[in-house]
Amino acid sequence: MRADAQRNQQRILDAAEEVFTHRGASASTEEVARLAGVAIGTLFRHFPTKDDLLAAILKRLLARLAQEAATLGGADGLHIFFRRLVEQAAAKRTVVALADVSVPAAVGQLGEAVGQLLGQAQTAGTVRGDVRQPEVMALLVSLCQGALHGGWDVQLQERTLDVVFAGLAAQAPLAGSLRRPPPRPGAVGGRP
Amino acid sequence: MRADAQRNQQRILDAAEEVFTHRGASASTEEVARLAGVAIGTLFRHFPTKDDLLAAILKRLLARLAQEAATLGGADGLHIFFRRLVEQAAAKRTVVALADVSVPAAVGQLGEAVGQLLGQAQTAGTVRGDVRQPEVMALLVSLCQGALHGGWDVQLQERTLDVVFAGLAAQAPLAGSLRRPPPRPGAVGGRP
Amino acid sequence: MRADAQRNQQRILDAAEEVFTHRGASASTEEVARLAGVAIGTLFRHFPTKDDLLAAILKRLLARLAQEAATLGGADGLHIFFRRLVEQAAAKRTVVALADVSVPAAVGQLGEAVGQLLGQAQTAGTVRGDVRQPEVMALLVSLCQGALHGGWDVQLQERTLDVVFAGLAAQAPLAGSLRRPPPRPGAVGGRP
Amino acid sequence: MRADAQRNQQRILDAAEEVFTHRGASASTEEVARLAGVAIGTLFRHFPTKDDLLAAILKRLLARLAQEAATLGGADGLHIFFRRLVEQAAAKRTVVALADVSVPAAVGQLGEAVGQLLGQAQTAGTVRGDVRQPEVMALLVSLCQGALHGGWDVQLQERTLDVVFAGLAAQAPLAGSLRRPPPRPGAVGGRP
DNA sequence: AATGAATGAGAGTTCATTCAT
DNA sequence: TATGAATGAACTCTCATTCAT
Repeated sequence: MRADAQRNQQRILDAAEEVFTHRGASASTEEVARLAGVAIGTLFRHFPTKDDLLAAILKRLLARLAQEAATLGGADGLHIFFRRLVEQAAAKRTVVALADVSVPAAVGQLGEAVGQLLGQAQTAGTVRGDVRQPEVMALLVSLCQGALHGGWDVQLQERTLDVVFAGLAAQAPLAGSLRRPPPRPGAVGGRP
Repeated sequence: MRADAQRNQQRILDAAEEVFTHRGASASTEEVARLAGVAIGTLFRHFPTKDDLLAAILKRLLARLAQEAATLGGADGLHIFFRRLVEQAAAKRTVVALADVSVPAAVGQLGEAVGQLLGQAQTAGTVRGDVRQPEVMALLVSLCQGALHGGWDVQLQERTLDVVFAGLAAQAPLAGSLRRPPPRPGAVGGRP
Repeated sequence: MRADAQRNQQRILDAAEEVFTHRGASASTEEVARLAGVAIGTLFRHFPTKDDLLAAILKRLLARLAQEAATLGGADGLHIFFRRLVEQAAAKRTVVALADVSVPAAVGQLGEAVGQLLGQAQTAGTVRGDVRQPEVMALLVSLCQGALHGGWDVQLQERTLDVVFAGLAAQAPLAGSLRRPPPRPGAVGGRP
Repeated sequence: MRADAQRNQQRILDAAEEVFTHRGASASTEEVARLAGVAIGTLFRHFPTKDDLLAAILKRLLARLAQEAATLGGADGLHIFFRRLVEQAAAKRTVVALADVSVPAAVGQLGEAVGQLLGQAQTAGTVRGDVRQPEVMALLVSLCQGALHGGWDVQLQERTLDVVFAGLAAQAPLAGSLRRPPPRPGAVGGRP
């Protein structure tokens, strides 16, 4: 019966992703069970808590993303990954709505993959050397959230990504002059 | 008794901001009433629906931000505004969590204020001329969302903002080469 | 200020009749106050309880009916009164929905008027002599209730009244043969 | 567990009939649940809406009556049925109070059964031939309503029924002379 | 192991009634 | 006396979770 159980687990996860993606995290567990074709009791046997279910689905999603990131590489891998994620953000409302249900391990996994991409981009010269992984992750998450809540059209998405990419690529060292109580900057990121 | 009513209205709004900020939009109306020190009926007399309350609080917040933006200006007004907002993002979970309750008018107001700041920054040369207001708003919202959900520390926040600021300031024209199916890396952000 | 008070009382009663007639007895007092153009406090000053208001409106209505009955008379007065009442039953949902809020005095008043009509009809020979007032009232109330809840059309109303009128007029003495566990009657109300 | 569910369903219906019969349709769902000995959630699992519950109980009641009618017959079946119904009217406030929740199918069922009884009575000669089913139903409903709201004693009930029975049996053709605009109106029940 | 009926706290909302102004 | 804001119990309904079958 191990096979049955495993299959159910998968069906539940798939159903949960579908439901929470479209109806948001406040959708009912019962609807998930219905879509998965299992009884509510079965669902709770596999995931004792709704949060557990949310965490599981988030974890799986992040793992998938990490894996996807791993298949990319080269000078523009990071850029491609960014764009793909942002494009899917709305569809994957989950990533976003469930951010609270932190799953550090899974996030770490994705972080590593992104770190790899970052390294390669820097080696290739498409991203400046003093950018570090945490801020890249921060930007990634931010843009996904923004895309989700903002309902961007393609145009806006491109223009927004362009600004971020430009920031990642700019030759000048990252500004320090602008920080805190604004003194009197000439050009931000100006001098070579 | 008009005075009492007005005072209660304020207390309810304050309480709502407090509660929804900390517990999210799914916090209960009764908790708001309790914190405001009014009976539940009073709350519903002022805001016949929970959504009405959410909309009211969001509207007030956006108006406040727009006003704040209006007091800024000059070369770095936009940057300052960005930083302030992001700093408050966690505290102002509301702006974020309630994006659905759309209050177009209020949003438009903020957009205008940001447009002003953008114009001034461009005139001063701290932001490149081909950046437009929509993407600036998109970045603003994204970073707030990210800051909120990501729990950034000060360091990370600064580094993330720096990247965005650099993107807004970069002299090179916004990339076109990287858009869409990435063909030929080589020139991200232009000069080698 | 006695004049004001009296005028308010009238306006409230009128509004109440209007509202309860159309929305049923479960309509809100506040709506009555709104239609009457007075504050809710004023309404409750005049009628300390919703039931008091319902009783007042019922009493007024019954008095009005009694008065009208008094203007009728002759061989067909009772029949006319019956028909009029039933015709209006739906419109005067009040009489019906509020029957619980018994106002014995007012009912007595109407009862007397109906008794008068009955007497005249019997004298004229349009209603048989052994019919008494209580059953006439019972029939009157029943038909009003039925008309209200049943949503009769004109045709059905006429046919139903016809049966009752025939019963009131039948030459034969009121059956006794049919009462209780049915024995084996030949004709009901048959033999003279 | 299908058995349990079914038993609960029955208990809920029984409790609902009891409660709504005594307290009217505005009685609370929770009281029904309490009397049924189930949790409120169980009640709503079986009847997702209060109206659903009301409809179910009404339907069951009407079905029961139709069935009862079907066991009767002969010359006096209709009369017996009338009397029984009126006797139970007070106990069956439900039939009455819930008329709004219309369950056309169930009503139709009862109508048919009454039609059968009517036919038999006419064949037997205890009811005149030109009476039709709709007015019989109308009288039935009216008398139930009247009995319910009027709180008739046995005597009054008998005398009232006698009048109606006489009307159903009278040899004379149904009046036509009395119909329509009886000369002198005045507006009965209209506000002055 | 799976089922799905039962649970019951809690949510949003209404409304008769009170009371400070 | 009139006003209308405030009150708070009560109501219908939802849903995460438990548990008998």
